[in-house]
Amino acid sequence: MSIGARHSWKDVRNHIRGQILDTTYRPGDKLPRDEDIAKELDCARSTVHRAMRSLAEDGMIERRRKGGTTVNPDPVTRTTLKIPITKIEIESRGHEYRHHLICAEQLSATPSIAARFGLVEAGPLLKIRALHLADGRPYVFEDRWVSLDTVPEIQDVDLSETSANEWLVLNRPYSRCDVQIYASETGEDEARFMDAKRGSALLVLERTTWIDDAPITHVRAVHAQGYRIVSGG
Amino acid sequence: MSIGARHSWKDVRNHIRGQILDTTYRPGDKLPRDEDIAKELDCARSTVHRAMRSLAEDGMIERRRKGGTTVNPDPVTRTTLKIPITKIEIESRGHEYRHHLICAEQLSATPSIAARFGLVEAGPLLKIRALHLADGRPYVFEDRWVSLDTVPEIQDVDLSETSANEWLVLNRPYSRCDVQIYASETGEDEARFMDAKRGSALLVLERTTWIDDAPITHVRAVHAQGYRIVSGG
DNA sequence: AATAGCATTATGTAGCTACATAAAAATGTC
DNA sequence: GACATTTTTATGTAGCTACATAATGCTATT
Repeated sequence: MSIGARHSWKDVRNHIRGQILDTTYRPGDKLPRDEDIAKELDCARSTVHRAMRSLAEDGMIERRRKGGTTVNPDPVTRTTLKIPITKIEIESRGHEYRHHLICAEQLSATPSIAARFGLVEAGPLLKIRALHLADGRPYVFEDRWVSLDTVPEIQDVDLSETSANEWLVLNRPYSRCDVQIYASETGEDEARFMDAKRGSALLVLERTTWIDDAPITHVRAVHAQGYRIVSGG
Repeated sequence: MSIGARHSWKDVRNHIRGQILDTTYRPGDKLPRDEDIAKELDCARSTVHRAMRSLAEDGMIERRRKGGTTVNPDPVTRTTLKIPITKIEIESRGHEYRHHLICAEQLSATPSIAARFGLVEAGPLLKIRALHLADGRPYVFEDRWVSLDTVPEIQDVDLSETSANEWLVLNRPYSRCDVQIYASETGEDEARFMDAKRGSALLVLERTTWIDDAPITHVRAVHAQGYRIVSGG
């Protein structure tokens, strides 16, 4: 099935993607080794490799050393969400940003937070509650725990001036980030802080970040009514 | 600032990421050309290129031919969401899947749907309402429009047997997917179909997909109470 | 038959050359 | 000075070699 001059890795990717979509290879099937595909399409193995890596990133195939390449048995839609710093998000929408620190206190970890961090026992934590305001109206209410073992410097930050959100994103790289998204009815706290009537539906975004295996922070960010996460892929 | 034996592209990536995070390079700044970085770190340009591509995919830097590499002026957290086929999601949680077609009828496009598709006027559409059940309980209620210009074959599919969700994901590749996520109070329809009490908070996922510039489908998927999107990245 | 160790092998990475491409910068023309 | 054209240049891709790494599966040993 040699196609003559087939050069670009994108062509190779499209060719293989086409074969998966037209069921030449079905979910769970094993693809030929890169080298054989390269020979068949008359290109270098590195070109096939580049194409394969792209397909793997899209979740269409799975690759394992020695194990070879298989078509992902459960096709999924992958989309990348961009989670901006709240301050920048608000300002880019043309609103005036303000930030209000509700409380910040040092506590020892509860079992539930330790579990979120994947640890049996977590060290001392800074618990922060804060409100982000857009043109003076509540925009996001955040409930945050920061690991003081991993990020001791945050104790020197004036959190009423710079939000923990902003400081952490700018100063603490993470190697892993877990996200959960769900809808929540307005509870007592949210009703109080967010000016929302009880019972209305709010979008909640929970994030936990680690650097290597050390936990950095866990946030529960409750967004104002009508908030939408938008991802253009 | 030569570091001796610095080999892996991951090391190079971490090194540059570190420089961005410790404000050696600030948002908006221009990084040196790949070749100079390679010389400085004593590695090949291809290794720097590999590292740079990874950072660009993470959204940390922006690269332009001839323009060079700049640190992204607005740092964002990127995370990839996996949206599975509902049937597979339910079955992988150990529940029995069932699907119930509520209605499927051919309609002409409303202005709002045409706008979603990015068109002035969309062609004929198939409007589908369906319910996905897990162990007999409502799991997702979907409200879908399918472009019959782009996907005429769907008219021959028995949608009470195979859900449009499943058929489309398996048979229609897309080149672009927009996603919106928000929380919604239970409305009249949802209360009826989802067995949810009015006023409770439900998570809604809206997806629009295109192949090239041709619209495929737009869905509004209302998820049962307590549903969470989970992304482990 | 179970297990530990070793050989095999498919993908992953590092390094190199050469050329393609896009966009900025410099140059020429009116 | 304004605009079109050419040059320059930084990133992008294709191809090659060599070696690294991780699984698999075979083999020897108990």
